[in-house]
Amino acid sequence: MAIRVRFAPSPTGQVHIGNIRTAIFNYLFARHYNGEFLLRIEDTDLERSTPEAIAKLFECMEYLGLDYDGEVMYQSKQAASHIAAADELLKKGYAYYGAPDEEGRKPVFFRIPFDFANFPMIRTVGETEIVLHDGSETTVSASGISFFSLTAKGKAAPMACCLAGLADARYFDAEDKLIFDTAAVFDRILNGEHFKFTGAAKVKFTRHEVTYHDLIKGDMAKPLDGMKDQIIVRSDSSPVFHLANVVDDIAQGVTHIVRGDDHVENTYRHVLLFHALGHTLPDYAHMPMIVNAAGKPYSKRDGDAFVGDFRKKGFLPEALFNYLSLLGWSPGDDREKMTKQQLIEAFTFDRVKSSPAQLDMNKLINLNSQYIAEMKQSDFVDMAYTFYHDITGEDVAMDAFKPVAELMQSRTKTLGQVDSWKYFFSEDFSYDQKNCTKHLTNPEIRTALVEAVNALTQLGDFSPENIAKTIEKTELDHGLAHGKLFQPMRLAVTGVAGGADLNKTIALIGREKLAERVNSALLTFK
RNA sequence: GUCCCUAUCGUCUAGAGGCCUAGGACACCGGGUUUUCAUCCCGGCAACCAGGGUUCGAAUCCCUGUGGGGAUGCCA
Repeated sequence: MAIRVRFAPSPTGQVHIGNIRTAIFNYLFARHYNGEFLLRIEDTDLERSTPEAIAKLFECMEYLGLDYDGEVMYQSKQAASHIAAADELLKKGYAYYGAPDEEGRKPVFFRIPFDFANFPMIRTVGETEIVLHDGSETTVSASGISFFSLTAKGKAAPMACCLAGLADARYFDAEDKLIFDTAAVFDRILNGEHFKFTGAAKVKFTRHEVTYHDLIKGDMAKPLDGMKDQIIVRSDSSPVFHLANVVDDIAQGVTHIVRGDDHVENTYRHVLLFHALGHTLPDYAHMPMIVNAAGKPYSKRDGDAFVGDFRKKGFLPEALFNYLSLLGWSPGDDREKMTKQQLIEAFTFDRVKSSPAQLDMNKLINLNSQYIAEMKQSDFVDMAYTFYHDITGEDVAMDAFKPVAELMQSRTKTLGQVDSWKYFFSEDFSYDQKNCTKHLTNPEIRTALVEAVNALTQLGDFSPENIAKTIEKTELDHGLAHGKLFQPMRLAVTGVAGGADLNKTIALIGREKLAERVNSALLTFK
C-alpha cells in the first residue's frame, strides 16, 4: 500500500516551530517511502483563519522546502461530509443527541461503543472493582455514568465515564449487597431512563480498553471506564475537530497520521470513530513535544517560537530543517549536519524518541554557521545584502557592500548579524565604552594614533598592505612595541574590539571616515 | 483527583543484558593558530532520577516511588 500522510495545521497567523517540525517529520516519512505528503488546512475557526494566515502558512512551507502533493484540502469546505458522517453514526447507533442548549438545539455525541465484539481494537482486560464513596449519588444513563470514587484520604472524588465503560457494572453497598445491576436494566437505560441511587460502596465490572499501536510509542491502551462520550457536532450544527479530522483523513485516504503527542488521548476515540464509520485504521505516530528550558511547552513567551522569527533572525532554511529533524530523532550514527536528501534516506519512526526535547538555540546557531560557511560567496553576498537592508533600513550600494560581505562571511553565524557591519557604511554605530576607555586614554597612544592617521590619509595607495606598514612604522617611530596601536586603532575606527583583519577593514572604510572617527573617538574618550 | 505518556552529561543524543572505564555534537573551560574577534586544530569538564527485584552479569528487563509532560472542552 502506498503511503500517504498529511500535515493538517490550523492557520492561526503564525506557524509554530513545533508544528512545522511535525510537518517535517511527515514530509521525511513520506519521501522516505516514496509516498505522498498532503496538506489540509483546518480553517474551521473562521475568526482566526484569515487569508493572511493561510498565505503565511504557504510561505513557511515554501521557505523550508516542504513541497506537498496534490490539491490542498480546506476543511471548511468539507462540512457537508462531516455532517453526513454524523448522520451515518446516528443511524448506526454510534451517536445520539445530547441535552439541548438554551435555544433548544441539540448537539450530537459519539457514543463509545458497547458492542465490543464488533470493535477489534477493544479488548477485555478482566474483572475490576472500584471503591466508591457510598454517601454520594451515582447516576446511570445512556449518556454516561457519574459516580464518586473514594480517595485514599476518604474523600469523594467525582468521576464520569461512558456507558460502555461500565456496561455490566454491579453496584454493592457496604454490606456487600447488590443494589444495582446495570445489565438487568440495560434496555431501559438505552430508552432514556435515568437511574440514581446512593449507598454504593463499590462497583464491579468487566474492564475493557481501546488499544492501538503507535509507531513511536509502541502499544497503547486506555480503559473505557476512563473515557467519556464526545460531542462531534455542536448544537449550532458545526462539526467538532474529532469528527472533521477523522472524516477528512478518510476522504484523503491518509494511511499514517503523524502528529504531536498532545493528540494521544484523542487517538483512542479516533480509532473507534474510524471503525464505526466503516474504515480501516491508519497507523499512528505521536511525536514528543518541543519544550523550553523549564520543560514547559515551547511557546512564544520563550522567544522565538514561530518559523517567521527564525527566518527573520537569519537562519537558513536548510539549517532550520536540519536542526528540527534532529530534535527527537537521530540517524543512529554520529551524523548531524545532513542534507535533506540524507535525512529522507535515514528517516524511520523507530528512531524517533518518545520523550520531549528542548530547543537549544546554541546548537541551531552553530549548525547555521556551518551552513553559512559553505554557502557560495555570491549567494551569501546577495542574501546578506537583503538582510542588511531589511534590518537597518539603510541603502548601501552593492559595490560597497560586496567586499564587506566577502570579508565577513567566515565570521557570520546568522544573517541577522549583518547589523554589526554598520560601521563599514554609516556613522550610526556604537562604541564599546569599556574597551575604548581602556585603550584610548593613554597620552602616548593618542599622540601616535593621531600621527598614524595623518600618515594614513596621505598614503598614495590606500591598500591593506600599505596601511599595515604605515601603522607599524608609526609604532616604531614612537618606540611602541609592535601591535600597541592595533587595538586602539580598531576601537577608534570601528567601536568594537573584535572583527575582521584591521587593515582590510580600514581600507574598506576609507581614509576620510578614518580620520573623522579617530578624531571624534579621541574627543569622546579622554 | 483520575487516566495516559515519559526519565542517559547543562542541552540534543548514541546505547535493544556482557562490546560501557557510557560514545558523538552543542555549550562551557584550557592550549595552539589569528597582532584582535570568529573560524580551525588539540585537550578538559560533565550523565545512566531513587529504591527494590530478575540475572553469573543491568543504563538496558520488571515493580514501587519521585520528577516532567499530556489529557480530562459545544478548542484544535
